[in-house]
Amino acid sequence: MDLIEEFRYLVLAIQREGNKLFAERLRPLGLTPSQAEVLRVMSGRDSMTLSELGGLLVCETTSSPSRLVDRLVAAGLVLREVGPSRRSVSLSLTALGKEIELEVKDAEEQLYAALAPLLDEDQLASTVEALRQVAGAFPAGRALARRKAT
Amino acid sequence: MDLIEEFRYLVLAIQREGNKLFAERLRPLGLTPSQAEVLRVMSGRDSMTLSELGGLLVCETTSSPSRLVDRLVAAGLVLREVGPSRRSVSLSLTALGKEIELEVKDAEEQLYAALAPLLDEDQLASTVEALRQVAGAFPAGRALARRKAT
DNA sequence: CTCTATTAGATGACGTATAATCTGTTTCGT
DNA sequence: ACGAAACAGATTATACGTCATCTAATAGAG
Repeated sequence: MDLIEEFRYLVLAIQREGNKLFAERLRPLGLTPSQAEVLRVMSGRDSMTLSELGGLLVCETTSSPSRLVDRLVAAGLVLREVGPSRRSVSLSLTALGKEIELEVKDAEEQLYAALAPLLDEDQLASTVEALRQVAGAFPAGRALARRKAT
Repeated sequence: MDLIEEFRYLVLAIQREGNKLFAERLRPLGLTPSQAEVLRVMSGRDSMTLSELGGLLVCETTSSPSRLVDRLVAAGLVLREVGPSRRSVSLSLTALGKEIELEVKDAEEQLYAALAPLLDEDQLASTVEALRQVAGAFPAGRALARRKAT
């Protein structure tokens, strides 16, 4: 098996298993990992449009994340209002949304605490560096860079 | 942003974008990346049960991949027969399935050729080593190890 | 041999991912 | 001001992934 083929499958395996671990920790909150990403991205910003949000998400990279947001609105975590220009939408976290976001942050930290022992610091640093190089070639990677910038 | 948090999102971004690239190349074949993985795993084995197949897949880690296989059967790429013990299923590639598998292999190689320039050899080797360590802690990673063994 | 526990696989339900198409708004060239 | 193109978002359709539950078959304990 080719090294780069193995790379691809390792990335897939780690993504899946990490997601599963995270989903378990989120279950008590009634949230999925994608929904959690939305809350985390929205925290600390007072309002944004659907396409701004889309530009910062790594999950759901196509078009606008309408449906993802729909469920958060239905759950009372996000407020959706017509924006200044009537064709755009203004999204913000509700009070409940802000509370839950803190618990999401907590669940994330638990996940990271579970993953951290698997790599020593040097390995992690050089691996992240390499992955950044790969991701930088693609839109989703740039979404991540945008997120770090703000 | 934490290094390990960035690690998680990089893995997600790379998985998504790699999948998208692969999906584009598979579209002319009428296959999805998951279906392609099934064909690749089945090639070179004359027959296997659903749960054996499940144990070698990195996508679809839960239960048995009945539905994934359903579509391949419907497309005439996989033959599904009742196995020796009537409750088990024997799966094998049809002649058409074997042909298409070759084209899948080709599409994969094109994908790898597109990804290869993004990392130099040393980086790739040490990154794969690190990812192996992480994946080894989980079932999906072990599926991969099983696959390399055979 | 019988009954129970395990097992292989199928199925229903839910929420993503993704592409494609549609609708209504704004913007801009003329 | 008018009409076309660009744009924000919604919607439809298909195929995953995941969990939970169901059915039927086999293996084992007694």
